[in-house]
Amino acid sequence: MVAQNETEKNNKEFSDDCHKLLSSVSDALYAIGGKWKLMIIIAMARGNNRFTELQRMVKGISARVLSSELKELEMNGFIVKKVSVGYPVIIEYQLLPYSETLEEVVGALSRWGVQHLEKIKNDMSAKGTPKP
Amino acid sequence: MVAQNETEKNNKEFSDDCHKLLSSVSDALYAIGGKWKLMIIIAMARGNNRFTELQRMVKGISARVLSSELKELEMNGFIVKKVSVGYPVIIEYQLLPYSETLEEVVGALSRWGVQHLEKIKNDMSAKGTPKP
DNA sequence: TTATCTAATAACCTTTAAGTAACTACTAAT
DNA sequence: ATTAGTAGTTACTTAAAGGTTATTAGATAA
Repeated sequence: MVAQNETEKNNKEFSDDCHKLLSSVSDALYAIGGKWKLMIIIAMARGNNRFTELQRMVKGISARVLSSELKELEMNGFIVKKVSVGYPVIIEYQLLPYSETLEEVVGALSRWGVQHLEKIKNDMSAKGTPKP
Repeated sequence: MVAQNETEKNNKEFSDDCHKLLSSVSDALYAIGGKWKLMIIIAMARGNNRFTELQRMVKGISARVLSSELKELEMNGFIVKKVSVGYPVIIEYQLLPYSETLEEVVGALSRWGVQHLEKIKNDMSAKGTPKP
């Protein structure tokens, strides 16, 4: 009975742990999930601060989507829009310090992406090479 | 002129770098992006191996979506489906070693998720407290 | 016997994400 | 005067993701 109770207690703790992990990952995905947000932040961290630069760097994004993603990123405190009222009017987006907190996530994702591409290549050449 | 060329060269290298980073992150998001894939892998890593267990643990997922995500995860080499033909028939999904390569990504995302929730709470209490 | 559990699948529907194309308004160059 | 670039917005459309309900088929419990 004691052993059984211990087991149940451990199971419960284990599943509480799991719930916590799941909800924190889900929170993260809610804020930075989707196809474009991280990509835009990456491009901005590499010095692309203007609308057209971003559109050129982030391949496949349309003006409409870029515009709405920039708005969301601004609302969530990752970037600011700066309008220099001089002449000509220059509109720049700038990363706020908060976006630096994403470095670890971006690093992990890009390392995994590189290794995943390698794996896929290997899988394909293994399958694509018929035995002699 | 030399200085100008140097600058251009540096810019080009910088933007090549950026393209590499963007494409590796995009590869990663293609494989493990979306609302559910990481969540299912997390739940399985914590000992949830059966369909109904997963449905209970991963809150909000429907049977239809769970079923199709499991198929995709199997196709991409993250999990296997094991059918024990005995009695009663028990169907279990198991993580393959490849899914362990995601540990760093999951860790980074969950840490970021935790700190992001904290930040949102702080932001809200700062706004929600009118000055006396 | 009726109801419930497991592990799905199919048909159908809604929501969200994203793409396309056209347009504005201003500047700058040809 | 025309063309092109910048920074978008609006309206329309399509594609992808996800939800709901019903059904299967065997087992188990009340």
